[in-house]
Amino acid sequence: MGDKSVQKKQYIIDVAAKVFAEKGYKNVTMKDVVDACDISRGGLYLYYESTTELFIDVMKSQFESREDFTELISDDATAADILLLFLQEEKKELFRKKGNLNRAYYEFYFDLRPSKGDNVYKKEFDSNVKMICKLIEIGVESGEFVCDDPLTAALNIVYVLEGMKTTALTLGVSPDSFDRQILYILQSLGVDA
Amino acid sequence: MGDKSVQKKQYIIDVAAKVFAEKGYKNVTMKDVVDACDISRGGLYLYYESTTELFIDVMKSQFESREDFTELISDDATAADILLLFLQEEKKELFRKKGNLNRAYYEFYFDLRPSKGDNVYKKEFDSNVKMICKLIEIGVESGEFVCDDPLTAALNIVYVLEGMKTTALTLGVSPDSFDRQILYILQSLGVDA
Amino acid sequence: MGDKSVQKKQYIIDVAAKVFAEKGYKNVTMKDVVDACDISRGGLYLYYESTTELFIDVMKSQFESREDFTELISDDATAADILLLFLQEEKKELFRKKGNLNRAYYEFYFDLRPSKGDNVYKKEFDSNVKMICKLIEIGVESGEFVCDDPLTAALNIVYVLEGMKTTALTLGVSPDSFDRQILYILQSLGVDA
Amino acid sequence: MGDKSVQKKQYIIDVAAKVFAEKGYKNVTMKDVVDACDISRGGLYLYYESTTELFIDVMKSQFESREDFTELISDDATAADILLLFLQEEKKELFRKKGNLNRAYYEFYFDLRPSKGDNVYKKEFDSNVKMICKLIEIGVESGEFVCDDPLTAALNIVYVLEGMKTTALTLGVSPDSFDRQILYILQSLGVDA
DNA sequence: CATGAATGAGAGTTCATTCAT
DNA sequence: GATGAATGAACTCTCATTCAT
Repeated sequence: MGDKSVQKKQYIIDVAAKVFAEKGYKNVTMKDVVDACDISRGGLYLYYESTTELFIDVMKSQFESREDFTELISDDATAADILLLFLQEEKKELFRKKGNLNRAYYEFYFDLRPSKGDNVYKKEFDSNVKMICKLIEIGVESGEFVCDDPLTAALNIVYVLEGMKTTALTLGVSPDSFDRQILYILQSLGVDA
Repeated sequence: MGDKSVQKKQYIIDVAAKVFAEKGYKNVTMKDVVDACDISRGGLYLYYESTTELFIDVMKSQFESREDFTELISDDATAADILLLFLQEEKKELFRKKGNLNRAYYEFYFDLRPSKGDNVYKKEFDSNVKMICKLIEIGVESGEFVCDDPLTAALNIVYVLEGMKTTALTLGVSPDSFDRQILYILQSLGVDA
Repeated sequence: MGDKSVQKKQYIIDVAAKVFAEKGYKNVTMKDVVDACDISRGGLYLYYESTTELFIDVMKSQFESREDFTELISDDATAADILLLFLQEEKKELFRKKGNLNRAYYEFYFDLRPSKGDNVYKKEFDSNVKMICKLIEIGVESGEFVCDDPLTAALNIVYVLEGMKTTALTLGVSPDSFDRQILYILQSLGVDA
Repeated sequence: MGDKSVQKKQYIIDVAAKVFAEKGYKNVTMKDVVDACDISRGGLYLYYESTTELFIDVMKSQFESREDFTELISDDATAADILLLFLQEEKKELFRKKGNLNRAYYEFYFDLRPSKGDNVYKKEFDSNVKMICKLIEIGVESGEFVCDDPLTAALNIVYVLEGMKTTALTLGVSPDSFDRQILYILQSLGVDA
């Protein structure tokens, strides 16, 4: 597959991302993608056999562009600062215009749990947990945080975020409510806010 | 619609619940239900026009059979006891054999957010928040719990539960992990555990 | 079939007439009639096996109530007077509120041409032709009309009426236009108008 | 849609015309057309969404091939000659083997009266009226015809033709009877025949 | 007689997928 | 590589018609 093909593949991925953001995973047909990309039916099949295959590449493309918060750990910023930064980043993602891919992610993994090889979502999840866990450990050491079980606390934070993500998709969540949860999380770690 | 029809309707609801538990919401076709119920194509349409309509009744039927924990509040049980009971009930629900309807719930509300009249899921969600909030207030009063903002704390608990539900559907959650979250929640409320 | 049944049958015919007037013949299903009559599905089948059978009775019922213009021929009225009366009656029928059954008649006979025994429409058609023919003959004799071939003239009048009926159903016909045709018809018969 | 598709579309139109001629408009299903064309179920939907859409194209195709009688007006032919020619053309059309599309036209417009944009039938109707009207005016000027109100006379002729068309579909009309009407029409215009 | 639940045939429609060009 | 016409499987939905009560 030459350079031109790589470019076309990326083009398809980018357009498909918008389609999935708008309609979720299960509602998207190959036809939808064909129409959105303005290519031929057969043309899409040269690159992707199914929406599943295509969505996996969309996810990879998305997660590649995520910031690594571990790198921000330094003398300039406290653990609490970075945690706050991370949570605010998540907030921004959740409320960003034009929809995010959350719905599509959920629908995809609901369908596919006994999963194909590389579970991108799991990587992201685990890496977040690990990163937060590390932050908490650092915070505990520096006296910012109080926490017996950093791993459970980290998981707790990730679960809260997951919970807000899904609730945002079903019943709706307000930015204020999100802020109050951030505060509550920090307080639970012993931060005076 | 006579008595017999009411029975048949309930029969359909019960069979459909199993189908939805197994396949989620979006994957279920009227034909699936027809086959599972062993009735005729047209027969199902006498009772339900669409899987949407049918699923709404399945949800109603499910939520009707839920226990009301508010009623358990009494002199015999402390707030912490009841909260623990509630959380363990949720755990049981999450890990129950043959699958629960969680996946179907999510898929349904992802599709339908700007929702029709009576949002059963919202009712359940709100009633849980309210109940937990009340428990926390009682616990604070009795000195069991320490909490500035019971409503946010209650929401936090519900979000954690939601997060574990969805994660159970995507990446999996172990009973042990669930238990550790219960502990963490109680600790965050100032309970020595 | 007892008195009660006869009444019920007539009730069905009357209600069905309205349904056919509204929707034509081909668009009406047994279900439509059942719904309009507010009787049971099986109930209707006790009286009628099909919309065809039912429509035949509706037609009979309609034509029974038509006036016989031949009877009006007398010393009091000239042939031209009676012909005018007849044409005005047809006009009234065509423009009557709530729709007439014309559309249904056409759709019915289009479907059924190689016809079942008793063709009610043919009877009506022929009887009109005969009646008009007779009127013209009388008019010719009395000097009111000039006409070589009364039968062809009578047929011509009936065709014009048919043409206006169908055109009313497709493109629309105005009452004024109908009036001008009446005039033209009379002029063609040599009447100064 | 390439050249090949245009050919196929025309093929479908031609086959469908036969089907509509045979069964009328309301009795034709997409499946009937599919079977007659010997293409796949989905194949037809590539070109037409419904029998309605298809029938509209069939009509357009039919009317495109109609002769324009106005062009025949010249020194060589008298108005009466051309009118006669037109009426005989109509006769040929009515009695042509394998059925014409009249029944389908009527059924179509009965269903659709408050009509979509371009009413092909109305165009044909109006153009016929206009053409005949012009012929009569020319005939009156040349002394062939006697007529006070050419427009009404033209409409009269068109109504008679419509009447015979529908009657042909319901009760039947003989060629002789048609001829007698032609004569009557010409006599009404003052032609000695 | 009357009811209305139940059946099943059949039409409509959409898409994943293939394949000749 | 790329196109887009074509296929056929699968689903939705509606009714005429039957039949136990």
